[in-house]
Amino acid sequence: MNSQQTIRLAVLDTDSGFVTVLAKRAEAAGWQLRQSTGAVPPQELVAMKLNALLVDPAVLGDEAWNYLERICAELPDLGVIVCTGRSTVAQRVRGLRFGVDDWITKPCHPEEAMARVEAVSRRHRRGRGDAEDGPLQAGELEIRPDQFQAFAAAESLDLTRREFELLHLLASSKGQVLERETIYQRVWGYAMAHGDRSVDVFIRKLRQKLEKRSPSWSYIHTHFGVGYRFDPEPAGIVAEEIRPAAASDFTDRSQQLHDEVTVGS
Amino acid sequence: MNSQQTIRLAVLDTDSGFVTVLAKRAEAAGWQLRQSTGAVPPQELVAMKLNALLVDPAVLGDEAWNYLERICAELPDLGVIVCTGRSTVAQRVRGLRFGVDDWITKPCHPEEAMARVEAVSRRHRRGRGDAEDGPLQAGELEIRPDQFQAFAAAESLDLTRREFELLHLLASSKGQVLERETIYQRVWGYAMAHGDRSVDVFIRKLRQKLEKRSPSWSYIHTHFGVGYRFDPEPAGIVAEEIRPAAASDFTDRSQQLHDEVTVGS
DNA sequence: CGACCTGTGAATATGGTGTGAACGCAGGCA
DNA sequence: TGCCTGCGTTCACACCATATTCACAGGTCG
Repeated sequence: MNSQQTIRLAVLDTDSGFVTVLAKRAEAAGWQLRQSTGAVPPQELVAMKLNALLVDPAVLGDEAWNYLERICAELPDLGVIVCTGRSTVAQRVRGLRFGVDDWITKPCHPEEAMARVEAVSRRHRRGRGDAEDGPLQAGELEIRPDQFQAFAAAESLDLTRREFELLHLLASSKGQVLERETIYQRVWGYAMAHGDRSVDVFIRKLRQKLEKRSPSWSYIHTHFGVGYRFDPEPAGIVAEEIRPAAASDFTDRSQQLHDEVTVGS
Repeated sequence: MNSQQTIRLAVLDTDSGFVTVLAKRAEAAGWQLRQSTGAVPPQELVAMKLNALLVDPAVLGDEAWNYLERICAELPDLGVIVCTGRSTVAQRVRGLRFGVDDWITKPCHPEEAMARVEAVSRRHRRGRGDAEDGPLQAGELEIRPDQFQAFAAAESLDLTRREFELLHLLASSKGQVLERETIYQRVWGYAMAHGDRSVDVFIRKLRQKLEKRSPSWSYIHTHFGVGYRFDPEPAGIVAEEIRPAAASDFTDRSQQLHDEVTVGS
């Protein structure tokens, strides 16, 4: 199994003895380790592409609870392990409830701390990973994760990285409606701010590029009030199949076209 | 989001005091709980569709390590929490390394045990794409939460999000009468204002769309002065059974239909 | 029969989505 | 260094799907 994959861990702690011992062992195990002795803004944590965060709330001061809760809410894919001296059952329960993944009590053996980090990362990885990326085929498209590109008729769509990752995500859940929040979470790596339209904008760019290289297919379908669904469909078919010869039907043509693409959610 | 989904947990322990306390709290929290005082074959665990397994290795005897390792290897989607009296660091590390998700030391507060089970389940669930609940089948209908849609004879009903959620709620309490206030509360997320007719209007829209795609069934029944009940019934039965061949009977057809559907409170 | 509840269609309000363009940031290049 | 370019983000506006409200007709109950 892939449990031996390297782990990227950040440690927020001032207990230099504990940290240096941990660092030594982590290095021996081939982990990537970052250290800090104070709160790190969520954005930076994102940039580090961490698997897990090991934090002693003592270094966070008064804002400890707020900070932890914020991290857990904004970075649901980050494993959070609290490692603290004394704590009450109520505190631990509260933390675990709002998103902390494990809560270790000091003094603790560094080996156990590492094992718990590993357990959290494993559990965490099992979910999103698994879908090892081979090339995907869909309609006229070929999506090649090894190139970060998609092709139609051997021509590249010239996708940017974000565009590619969005397309890749959608295509690997073919037929399933993905909510905007989910999409944002998985592609951008952190929680979507209320009112953010980035997903919509990228969907539009994707549609443009898809249309340009593969005009006779429609790939991305809008589910009003929900999100988007990837499902390659040859164009043209729609008018025949969804609107089967209703003589009395003189509704506006553009309306029909929209129906074919926008599916009430 | 849906972190409050019910958790299905199995407990393998002989400490009846601990287990009964836990059971009480679990029930209060709406969890599904199974208990056993000995090893349970992996196959049965699968059949229980568990989120997590809480186990004291003491009940497993000599085979404890083998059993645990086997469970972790064969059911990687099952959260495994060990809860034991005394243990060495080496034991904990070994367990956590080969797949145990958390290791609690007794005596422990049942609330903390539950919080840890919750944390493990949450982490575990996040991966599987939010673990939507499975498709529902009712009459000619198929209700698919992953698509936010219902289908009859492979044709979409074109439900909007609200319509879908209303139908989903009703269908998942099949046979039960739901009061308007309850419905509103669950679908809209807040309390219904006095005199609000939204539920009625949406029921009508649902009935229309159901009728359109599945005319020979009636699904939603009115309970006067109370609310609505979802119960798929083949139509036509009524005409034959309730109104058996009365030649003189020319009462309005819609009236008959309503009779069949409206049940006095 | 009268009070109240529900069904129904239409009008209106709300809010989600498509779209073009402007902005800001970073990396490449002269 | 300063310009240029590509990319991601944000904004404003138009358009339309959906949600809510309203008025009235019909049905139900005591």
